[in-house]
Amino acid sequence: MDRFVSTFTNRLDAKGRVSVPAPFRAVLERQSAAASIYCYPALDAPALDAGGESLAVTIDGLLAGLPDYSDERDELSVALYGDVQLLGIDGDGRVVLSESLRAHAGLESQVTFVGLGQKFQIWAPERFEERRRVAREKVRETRKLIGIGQRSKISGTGDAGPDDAPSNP
Amino acid sequence: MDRFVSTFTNRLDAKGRVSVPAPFRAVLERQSAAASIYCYPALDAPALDAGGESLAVTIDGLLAGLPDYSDERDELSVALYGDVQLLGIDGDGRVVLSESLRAHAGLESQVTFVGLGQKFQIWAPERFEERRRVAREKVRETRKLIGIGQRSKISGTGDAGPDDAPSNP
DNA sequence: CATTAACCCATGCGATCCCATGTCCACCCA
DNA sequence: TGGGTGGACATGGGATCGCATGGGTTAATG
Repeated sequence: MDRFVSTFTNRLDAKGRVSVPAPFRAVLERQSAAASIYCYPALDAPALDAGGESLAVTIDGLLAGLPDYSDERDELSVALYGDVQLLGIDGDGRVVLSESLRAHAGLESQVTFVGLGQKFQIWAPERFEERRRVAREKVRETRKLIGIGQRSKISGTGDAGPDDAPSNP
Repeated sequence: MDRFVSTFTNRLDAKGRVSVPAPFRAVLERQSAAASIYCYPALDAPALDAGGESLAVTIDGLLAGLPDYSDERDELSVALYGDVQLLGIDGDGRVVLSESLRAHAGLESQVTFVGLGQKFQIWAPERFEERRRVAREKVRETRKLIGIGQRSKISGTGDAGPDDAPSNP
């Protein structure tokens, strides 16, 4: 599939290296032979946004909508491209997260990769857990509006089961 | 007949593997040659929602309506893509259910596949039985209300009467 | 010369593949 | 009609491969 799906938690070693989940790597490689990752601090969350070629293209597309040499375009360019780092994937499928990136996301010994379709995010596991809770709650609220989950009107057993911890699938 | 229908109960082995019912497999294969299952914890039931390519397309469609880089989109993405796991079907028609998925649905030694048309669900047999029992009862109750005229429990004792009470905690 | 980044190798665990067994059902043939 | 036979499917176990991870060695950098 050409989308980033699912979440994976990997270990960040003493050198600042972390393995990119193999399924994500596969997606990246399909986008471009020289698989590398465009990575930048998320604008409004303690996390990192990341993606491959297609993400860069999307950003280009956003900017293309604005007139050349406009203030908006300049600002947006800086906001989107200014902090981007191009991370190279080594022979073992790992990347090095720079100090500044680690700081923004508050990464310690473990990092969680979260698939978001066209891009993915990198979180500290604890922080992501909170984020996930909020996101799920929001979906429960909006679900009726968009009509996914077509839950029968007959309520289930009522128990929602134990909420899973952030870990590898 | 590209629909998931009927229910099947199969065994979950020590490795976390379970055979996908052959009829379901057939539907999946018709949707995409590389038959794999998109699976995620149901939002309000101790069960797993699952489907094939067409389910993924549905998700894409939902997100396509939202602008790039909007908060709504990010939130939905997390809940929809982040929780989804892509299960590969092996040569023998089996999938591996990860620990987190098993936990959410409370799966032990057996799992029940429940066809729901476009998608299907995976339940622990006892829990599904319970859900089905409640469903039947609700229907019966509704019939009574319609047929006899409301036999309300708003009466003084607050007791539900001779009928066995729904075991919903 | 010290420090950091890129490369290579080793290892253990889990996932994936492959084969073997058992069971049920449809079909065939005497 | 009844016994035999083959196929589809579920299931169990062993073998193998890939992936994540840790450590060490060499090449760039200031």
